[in-house]
Amino acid sequence: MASDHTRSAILAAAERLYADRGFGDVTLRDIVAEANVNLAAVNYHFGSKDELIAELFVTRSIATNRERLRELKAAEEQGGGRAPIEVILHALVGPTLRGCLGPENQRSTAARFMIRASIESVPPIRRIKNREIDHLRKFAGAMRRALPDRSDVDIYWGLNFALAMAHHTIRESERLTKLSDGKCDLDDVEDVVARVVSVATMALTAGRTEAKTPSKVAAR
Amino acid sequence: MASDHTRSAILAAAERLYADRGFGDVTLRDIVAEANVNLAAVNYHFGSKDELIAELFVTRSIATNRERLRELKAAEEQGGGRAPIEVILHALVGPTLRGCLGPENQRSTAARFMIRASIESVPPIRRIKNREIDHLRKFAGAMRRALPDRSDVDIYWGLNFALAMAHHTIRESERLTKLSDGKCDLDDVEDVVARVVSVATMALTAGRTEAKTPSKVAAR
DNA sequence: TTGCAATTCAAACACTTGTATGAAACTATC
DNA sequence: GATAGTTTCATACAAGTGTTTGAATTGCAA
Repeated sequence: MASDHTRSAILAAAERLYADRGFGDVTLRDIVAEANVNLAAVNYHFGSKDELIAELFVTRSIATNRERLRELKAAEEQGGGRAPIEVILHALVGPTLRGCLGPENQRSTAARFMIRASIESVPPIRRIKNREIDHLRKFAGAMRRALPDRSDVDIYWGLNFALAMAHHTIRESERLTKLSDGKCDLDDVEDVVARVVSVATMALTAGRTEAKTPSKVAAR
Repeated sequence: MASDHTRSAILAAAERLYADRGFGDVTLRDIVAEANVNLAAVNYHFGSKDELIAELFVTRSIATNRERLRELKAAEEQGGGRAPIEVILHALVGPTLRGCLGPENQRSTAARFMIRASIESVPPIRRIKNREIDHLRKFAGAMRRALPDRSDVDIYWGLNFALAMAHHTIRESERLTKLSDGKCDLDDVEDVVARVVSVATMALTAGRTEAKTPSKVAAR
């Protein structure tokens, strides 16, 4: 096992650099310089650069996913196997938003790293994200239980839109601040969560959507 | 002026390759091979690789933006300077969705290129996207005119969520198809547009959203 | 201490990348 | 058909990349 010191120094330095400057222009040499270790240490301890990035990302994302499931499970148990849709959605988007937004100066390295990861989408990270489907299925299941009258299609679209609003808000938080002249306060995380949950809930519960329309129709 | 043939051969080849394989692993040498031109031609005609990418992206995105504004303007003129919010949102997300979704086998190179651009986000493209704010302001203005009672904050959040749903659906269309076992039909573009517009409209018109949370305040 | 494995290190390796050069091949004008 | 301006081409350049190597060093157990 040995000291392990080098290993974690690399992880910390890499996360910091990626968070600050993005994956695009951080080289192994930058990382080992920041960590004060030898260049070969990365390959010795992690095998390759991609595996280092992957380890950083999985560590953070399993933490988020665990938190999500914890909230979901607690809610369903309390409701006797069926939780209100708002609470489910809250469990879905809350941990992610809470982990990535908030006052910039007190944003953790981990948070800033995850923002980068959601913006730049480098190969090793994409590979991991693709395995996230099973995790989402659990939420789809809970949502189905909460809204037994709703069609599967509507459930999936609602799930998709909830994630859309959360992730896009994270990715484009800077632009939204600029566009709104600071009127949209992204530091008030709980307000953001509430907005996303509210809209997603409406999307899922609004009167039967009869979606159809080639050349355009009338009502909805 | 000259033949111009080389120039457009490069543009076409680059767009095709980027669409198929992403920005990550397409080199200048790949492009010139595909276009059957000399390596130096890219720098001769475009100055640099980044400028080539930028030209590809601006060409496509000003086309989309023009279409958006065309729809918006038509709607506002018809309504005497004030268009229904659904129509505004339709003008905002319709062209983008229509340009990027649809049956995969008949998806244009341009569409596939724009999907890549929305997924990978390479520096020259990011730079251009940052200048899109002025364009969005026009939509914010139209939305404000359509919903004069609504606060600016709500308008901006609604705009943000509309774009979120459209872009995220494009970016993650593959995953949504897989997650829903094909039940969500992303080839029916008009249905997707209708769904996005519907939810965004609800977000913008629903009774005063009192976004609030656990130990947080009441009013808004 | 001795021995052996785990770790660190400097150096080099093997490639790929975008870009620059300068001569050659065109093209059109007079 | 000579000239001037464009455009093409083969080639070289310079820099940066992740990875490998093999020897030195360290840490620990017998």
